[in-house]
Amino acid sequence: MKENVPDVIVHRLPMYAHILAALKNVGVESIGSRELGAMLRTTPAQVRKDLSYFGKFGKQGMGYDVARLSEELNGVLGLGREWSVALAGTGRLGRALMEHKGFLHKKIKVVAVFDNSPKRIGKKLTGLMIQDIAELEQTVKDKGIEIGVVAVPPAQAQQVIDALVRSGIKGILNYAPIVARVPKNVQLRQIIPLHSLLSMTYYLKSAHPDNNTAKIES
Amino acid sequence: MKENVPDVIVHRLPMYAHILAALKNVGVESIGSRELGAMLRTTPAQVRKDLSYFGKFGKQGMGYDVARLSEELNGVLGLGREWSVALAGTGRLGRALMEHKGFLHKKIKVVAVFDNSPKRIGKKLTGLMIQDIAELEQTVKDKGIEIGVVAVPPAQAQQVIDALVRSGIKGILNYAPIVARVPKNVQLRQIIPLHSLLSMTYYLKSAHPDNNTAKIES
DNA sequence: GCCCTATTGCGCAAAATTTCACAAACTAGG
DNA sequence: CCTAGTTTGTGAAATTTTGCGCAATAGGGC
Repeated sequence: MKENVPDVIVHRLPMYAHILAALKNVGVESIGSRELGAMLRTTPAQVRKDLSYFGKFGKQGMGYDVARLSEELNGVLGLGREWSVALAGTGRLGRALMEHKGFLHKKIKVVAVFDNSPKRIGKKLTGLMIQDIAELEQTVKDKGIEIGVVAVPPAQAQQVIDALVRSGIKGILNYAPIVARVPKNVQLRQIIPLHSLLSMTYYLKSAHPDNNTAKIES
Repeated sequence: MKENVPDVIVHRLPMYAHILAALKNVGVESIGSRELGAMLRTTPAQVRKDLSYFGKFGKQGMGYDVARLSEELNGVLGLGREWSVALAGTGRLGRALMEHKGFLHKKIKVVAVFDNSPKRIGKKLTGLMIQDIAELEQTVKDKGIEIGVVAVPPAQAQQVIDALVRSGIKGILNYAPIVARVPKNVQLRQIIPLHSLLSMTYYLKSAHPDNNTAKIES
């Protein structure tokens, strides 16, 4: 509904959509901002404020219709249509991604995979023929692929990203631990688990040993 | 050296440390907040403010000594000592993690791996014997392991996380796309690449050639 | 030793984000 | 139809985070 939705909110949307899809699957029909907030470890106020950027989905006294809200959010996230993806790199990581269910989504289809190793080119990976990475630029253009996933070694990552950019890609999900350069009009997301680990050790370093009563908070 | 460092800043630290290590490796001796900011896609002011939380590392007129700052940040991040890690799940994802260089770090060692599949238990993975996941709790306690990495299917993830928590783990890196429950005194980090993709499609859906900003995240 | 230039560290202002709190709106029950 | 009991959507306040601007200070040239 509103324009200029803050980035923080956009980054929270997939979580909302995710939870709502799960609730829908288990047959929950309606949910309030309080319960939704509890599931997402946030406050009811934030849930309502976040959702209000995109419309008025709730009913006073009743909460939100799960199926409806799930649909709406999918729409907001661009899942009203399919997105085609190119994967660069079919090493351990690339293969794990292709075969990992959590990575896939009905609306997000990997339609081409590339590698530079002669050992792998020509082989098949989950039904797709692995192409020479030299063909990446042309194939992405020809097929109108909009998203690139980079799972190549760090040393080659920027080069592959440059090729994707030249081919007119709109978004890149990069698993290589480098600070990639892309033009302003290309969306970039970095996946660097090591950074998550290090932000943990920061806190663990100085955490005083609580009496570790292994209690689950509610 | 201030207390109560905001979380946002802690989450940016690994990026600083990462870049500085890279600069040190290629022999750069000194760097200014402007250049460092440019590399990290942020402003000189933010670089200086961020670093100032932990001490006065720069010299007016000269910038920062790369080797010194790199060391200091490593210390801040808790890399002054080793951390031992337990991996749960040795499917595609778990094996990819173990064999993926980017995931490893001199100071972060995986010392035990677990799975529930009889096919895998007893086999070796990068030199470690895969143990029955039933032994997880005891082994983590015995070895004093502080960090757990969860790479099991979503349906089993919470259960494994509960076991880790009972064993007194301090931090969990979770790859399963669920909203995990942990006590407040356990650090939790979620790695859900699909969410990064969906926050991309949000912007791509309505992409004006101009209104997008590249985002860096970890 | 002193001046000139560059760049930090930091107080303060601005902007962004979260939280509060309440009128409006909806259902259920009689 | 009316009342009681909820819960939303949203201005406004509070808090957090970012950015500005400049005094302070380090090094180099002379």
